[in-house]
Amino acid sequence: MEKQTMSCITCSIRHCSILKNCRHEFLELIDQTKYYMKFTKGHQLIREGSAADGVFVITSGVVKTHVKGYRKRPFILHLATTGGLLGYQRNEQKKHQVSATAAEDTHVCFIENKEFDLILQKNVGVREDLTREFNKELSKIHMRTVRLAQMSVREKVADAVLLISHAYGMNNSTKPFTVNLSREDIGDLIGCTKEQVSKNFSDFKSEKVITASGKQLQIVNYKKLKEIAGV
Amino acid sequence: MEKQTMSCITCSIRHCSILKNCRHEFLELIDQTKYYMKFTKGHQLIREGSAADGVFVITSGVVKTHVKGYRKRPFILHLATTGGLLGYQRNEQKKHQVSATAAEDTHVCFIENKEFDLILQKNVGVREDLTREFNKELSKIHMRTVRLAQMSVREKVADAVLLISHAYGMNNSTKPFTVNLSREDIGDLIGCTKEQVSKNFSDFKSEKVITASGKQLQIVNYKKLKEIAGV
DNA sequence: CGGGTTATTGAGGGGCGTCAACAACCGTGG
DNA sequence: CCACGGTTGTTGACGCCCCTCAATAACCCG
Repeated sequence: MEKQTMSCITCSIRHCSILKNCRHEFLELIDQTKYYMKFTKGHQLIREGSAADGVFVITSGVVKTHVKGYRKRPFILHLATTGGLLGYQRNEQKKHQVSATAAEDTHVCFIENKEFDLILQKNVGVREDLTREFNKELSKIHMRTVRLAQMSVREKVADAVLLISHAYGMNNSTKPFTVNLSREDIGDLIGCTKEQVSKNFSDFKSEKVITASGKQLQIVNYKKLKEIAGV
Repeated sequence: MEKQTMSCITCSIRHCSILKNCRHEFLELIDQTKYYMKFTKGHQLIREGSAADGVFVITSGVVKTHVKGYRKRPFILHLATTGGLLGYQRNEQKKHQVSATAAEDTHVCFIENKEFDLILQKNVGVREDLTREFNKELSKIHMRTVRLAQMSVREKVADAVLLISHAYGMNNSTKPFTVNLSREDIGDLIGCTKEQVSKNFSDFKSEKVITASGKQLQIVNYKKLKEIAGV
């Protein structure tokens, strides 16, 4: 954990983060008080049930947000990435509701509650953006819920591959990319077993939709993959 | 659709609605501008994709919120009830994201955007409550997502029965109550077929957990039902 | 190189979706 | 009042999907 040297004002992700409409003077406040932190993959940023002292803004990397699910089995709710806000979802006792773990090496800025609350109070724009953000997130999780409830495992695996490719910034690129998610992680993303993920990956390979070996994943045929996922 | 005669200030649900922290002067504004409406069961209050002109506060009844899901199959996201807010979830184009249909005869107050936005702007308390509300809703849908993704159909049916009994205000009461939801609706609540709902109801009956005939539903053994649902 | 984790593949069986037949219930009109 | 057609609920047969378990292979780290 170290103080950030770079300024918020010149930060490359400023315009895709929750602070895009933050007034200049408050960005300077954050500059002075924030912590710039690095988490190597596998490290947990947030633990479900712990006290929420502030929020994280992801400047680079991929973070999986997850909860202890049914019969203690983990479930991955979301893959957050550059510009994403973590740790704002809390219960009445100001405890985190959702865990967050770095899926890739990740850089974040940590803003303490005191400053973040002040900004929300004094910046209508940021507040509105946050509400919009909640609205969007609600819609997304709704759609995800429906898909999880209604689709077959094959369809869900295809969906997960698309979700992952999106989180890893491959917009429809057919280039191979490295994913540090185990088959079990992918299963926990859709509520199925690691074996089913493996089997469906094999199927997709023989159908020439993807190639995959080890951590390398490549989507060869987006059109077909989307067809399988019913998108 | 008719003007409300009763005042917001003396409204019985005022303290359990989103307006519990609304300042007096603004309640009077709503009083003058709101519409009091009645919807008989089966009638649709909100249609997914339509323009969002305002919000609804449920004063009595039960409303199912639903979306067109995977391959056009409906999915019921939530059973909203007295005090609930409907229609605030919108996309960038101010279109409703979620449909709402009365599951029972329902009374609502309709507040137009202009007034509701003004209240949000001028009442810190209401704004904070709304954020809290979003937070809570997000948590709830997260938990629901996990359960839908990880549980078996038997478990999900048990869960649905508990969800319904909660929506119908039976807190752990073993009295019979009338539910105007078809078996198919219940299936759409958890993403399974009506036949599976029927079969599991039969199982629960022979296990002496519930009794059900027609629209009448009765939870005989909450403890066992909760065990089945893994709560 | 070896031990531990992770991935792949197969066998087996049960859960659940599909289809179909039938029963029960409903509002309508004779 | 019954008759009736339409909707909804119940139950069973059937077959596939997917979970579980297990064996083997591939990978990764010291």
